[in-house]
Amino acid sequence: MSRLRIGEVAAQAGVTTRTLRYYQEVGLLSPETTAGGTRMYTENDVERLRRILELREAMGFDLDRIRLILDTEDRLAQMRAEVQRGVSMKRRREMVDEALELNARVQEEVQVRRGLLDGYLAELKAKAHRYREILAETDSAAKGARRTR
Amino acid sequence: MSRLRIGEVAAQAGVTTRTLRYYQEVGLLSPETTAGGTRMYTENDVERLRRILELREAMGFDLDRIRLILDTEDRLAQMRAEVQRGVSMKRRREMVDEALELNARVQEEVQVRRGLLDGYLAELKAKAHRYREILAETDSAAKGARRTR
DNA sequence: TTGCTCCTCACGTCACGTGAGGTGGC
DNA sequence: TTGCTCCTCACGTCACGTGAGGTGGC
Repeated sequence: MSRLRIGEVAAQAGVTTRTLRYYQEVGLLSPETTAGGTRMYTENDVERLRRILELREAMGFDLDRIRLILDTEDRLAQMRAEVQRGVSMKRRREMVDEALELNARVQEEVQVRRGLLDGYLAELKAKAHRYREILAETDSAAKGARRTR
Repeated sequence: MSRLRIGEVAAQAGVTTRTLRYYQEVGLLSPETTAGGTRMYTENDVERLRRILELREAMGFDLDRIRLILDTEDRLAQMRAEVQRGVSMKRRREMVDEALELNARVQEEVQVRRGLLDGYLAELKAKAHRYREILAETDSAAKGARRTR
């Protein structure tokens, strides 16, 4: 029930109001507006934003890709809501299959990214190790061979 | 000794020639050029490009951030080459300390990214699990309670 | 000469950043 | 009325994409 204004949502999410307006412009978010034109965000809007930013920050997807992922899940959720009123079993299987396939593809991409990240982390640690060796050398050279604590 | 032309480097690295020219324009790469104006990339250039792309793809850093990281390490490498001809111990310690500090900050950011990625992966797996449950329901509903294989 | 790759403009695009100038509810 | 937040243009920026039109070595 509690609706938030754009500034509150932006501050909470750590983005600017410009970003929220842009996401609306490209159809990623659809907040309602008051008579005066002020955007009002529901909890659903805020949760959708959280997922958009997760995809953007963790995976670096572009907004078209994010829209595809969210839309696929939205259609599935809508189907589940309508499941009572005759959605054919065949159609239902198709949609879930589609969602599962997209999910599997994205999981693979996440794994690739994890691999890249772990590779880079290993490089960083190797480099830090070498730096500490240089420091040790520098110390012993400065103090002479004896009397190192 | 074997120098590569821009097209060969781009194909090998999986980027366009435009990207390589742009990196030169902003000072991230400095290939030599032949009399005719053709860019020639040494193994060092190619290795530097690999590191640029690693930072970009794994971490999503912008080019200014990437330049800062590469420059810090370049200065350190240059210092090591000059270490014979009187670089003071104090200056040496300062530079290595600086490199170690930057390294530690970047390591922290990598860990944050790993956390984001793992969180998203967990979400994906939970979602896939739910999808498979829906499929199982759909199957048993389609076939009736008995005679499921 | 014909192909292929190279070159330099230079405008286009995506995802916003950043004012300018103005309106609306406590 | 004063503040604060909201609004809509609209131009700027970063990291390239994408032709246009032309040159250079096997």
